[in-house]
Amino acid sequence: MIDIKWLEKKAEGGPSYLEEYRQSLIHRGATTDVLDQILDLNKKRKEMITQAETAKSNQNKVSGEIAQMKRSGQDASAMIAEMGKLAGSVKEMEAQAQAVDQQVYQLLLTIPNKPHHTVPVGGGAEDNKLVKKVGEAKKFSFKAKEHWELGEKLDILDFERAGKVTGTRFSFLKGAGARLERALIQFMMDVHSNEHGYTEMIPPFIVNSVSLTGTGNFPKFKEDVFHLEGTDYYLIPTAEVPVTNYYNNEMLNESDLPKSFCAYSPCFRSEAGSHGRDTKGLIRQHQFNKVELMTFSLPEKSHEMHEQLTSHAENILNKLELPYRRMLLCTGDMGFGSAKTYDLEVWLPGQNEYREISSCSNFEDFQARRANIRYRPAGGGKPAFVHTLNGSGLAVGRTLIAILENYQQEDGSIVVPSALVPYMGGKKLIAKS
RNA sequence: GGAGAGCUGGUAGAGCGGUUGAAUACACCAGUCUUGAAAACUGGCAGCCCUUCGCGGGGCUCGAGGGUUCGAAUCCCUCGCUCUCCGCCA
Repeated sequence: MIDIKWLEKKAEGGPSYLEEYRQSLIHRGATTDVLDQILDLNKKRKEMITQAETAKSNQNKVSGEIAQMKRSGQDASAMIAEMGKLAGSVKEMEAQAQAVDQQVYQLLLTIPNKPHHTVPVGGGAEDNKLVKKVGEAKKFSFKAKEHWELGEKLDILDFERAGKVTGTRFSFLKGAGARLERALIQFMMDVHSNEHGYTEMIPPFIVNSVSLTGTGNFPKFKEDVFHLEGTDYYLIPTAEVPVTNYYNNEMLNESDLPKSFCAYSPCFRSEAGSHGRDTKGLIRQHQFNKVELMTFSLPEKSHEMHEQLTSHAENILNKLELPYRRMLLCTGDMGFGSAKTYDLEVWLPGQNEYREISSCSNFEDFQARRANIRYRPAGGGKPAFVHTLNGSGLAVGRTLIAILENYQQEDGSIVVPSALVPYMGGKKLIAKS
C-alpha cells in the first residue's frame, strides 16, 4: 500500500509532482483518476474526522463533569438527560467519518506500488533491461526436443491421465521424474539453508483473506487463487503469502533484522485469463512446486538484500549449470506490489527461448504497510515499516523442464547434472527402462 | 464433535462501570558509577489518527465486530483464535 501522506505531500507540490507515479500507473494498466478520487476523499475524511472528534471531545468533557458531580454527591440528572440527546448524533458523525476512512483505505488497496528510481520506464517486456547473461546456449547435433515429448517418451511425465483424474493443466510425475522433482526440492533447500543462511520453513498451504490482502493479492487479484468453498480459506499461489504474513501485525526489533526464510511449498493458481497460453507441458500448471526465498529487511538495506537474494537464486542455476539471463523488469512489466524486480530466465533449447524461472522482487514497505509489520529502531524512536523481499529459488517444475531440455541426448535420455547425482541416489542417467 | 478456561502495552501480568491508556516486573533507551563490561542507582519508554511552523491540544485502540449506558478494558450478544480435558483420527 502506498503511504497516503506521501501522496498528499506530492499532490501539494502541484500536478507535476505526481506525474512520475501517474505514468507508472498507466504502464501497469491502472487508471490514474483513482488518485484524484483518493485525494478528494481524503480531504473529506479529514474534515469529517475533525468534526466528529470535536463533538466527541465535548462529550468526554461533560462525562468527566458528571463523574465529578456524582462523586461529590450532587444531582447530575439534568446534565445526563442533555447528553443523552447528543449521544446519537455523536455516534452518527463518528460512523460517517469511519465510512469515508474505509473508502480511502479500500481505494489505496487497489493501487500499485511506486517503482524504484533504478527501474527502467516502459510499457512491456520489450522495455526490460538485460542485466547479464550466464552460460552459453548449448549446441545440439540433433533437433532439441521439448520437455513434454521427452518426458512422455521416458514415461516420467503423464499429462493425459492427469487430465482424466483432474483436468487440464495438471500432471503426474512418475518414476525418475518424481524422483528428480523431489531431488530438486531437497537440493535447493539444502543450498539455501546451508550455504546462504536461510531458515527453512514449510508453511501452511492454505491461508485466509487477511494474509492475501497483506501480500497484495487481494482485493485486486482474487480470481487468481483457488477458494475453498464456504470458508475464508484459499490455496496459496506462492509461499510468499504465508511466509510474509508470518510476522503480520508484529513489532520486530532492529536487532532481529534481517530475517531470511527459504520455504518449500506447492503453489496453486487458477490461471484465470491465461487460456490458450502455454497449454502444453509443465510451463503453466494449476499446481507446481516452488522453493521461495523471503527476507524481512531494514529499509536502508533492502536494495542491497535484493541483489543478494537474486544472486542466491542464480546460484542454483549456476550449480545446475543451466544457461540463463537476468532481466531488470521495466515499470510496466513489474508485479502489482513490487518496487523493483529481477527475473531470471533459463534457456530452454526445446522451445528455443528464455523462460522465466524465478522472479525476485523488493516490495519495500508496500506489503509491510498492508500487513502492519514494523520494527523498533535500535537507538529508540518511532517504529517503522520493514521492507519485504522475495524471489523464487527456484520454481521447481520449470527447473525440471530446463534439465530435461538442456541435458537431453539424441536417444531421448537425460544426463543428470552432477550437482544432483547425490540427490538421485547416484543415478547419472535417466533413460527408458 | 462434546465440556471448560482464556485472549490487556515489545514480553509477562494486574485491573472487572467513572482522574485506569492501563499497576508491577522484565525488555528497551538515556544518564551516574566503572579502564571497559556487568551489577547497582536515577530518569524515560504504547501505537495509530486529526490539528499545529513548533510547543502543544484532541480523538481512537485492552482479540474482532455489534449492543447497553451520560460514561465500558470492565456488563450483554456474535464471530475468531489459544489452552486444558474427553471423543475421533494421519
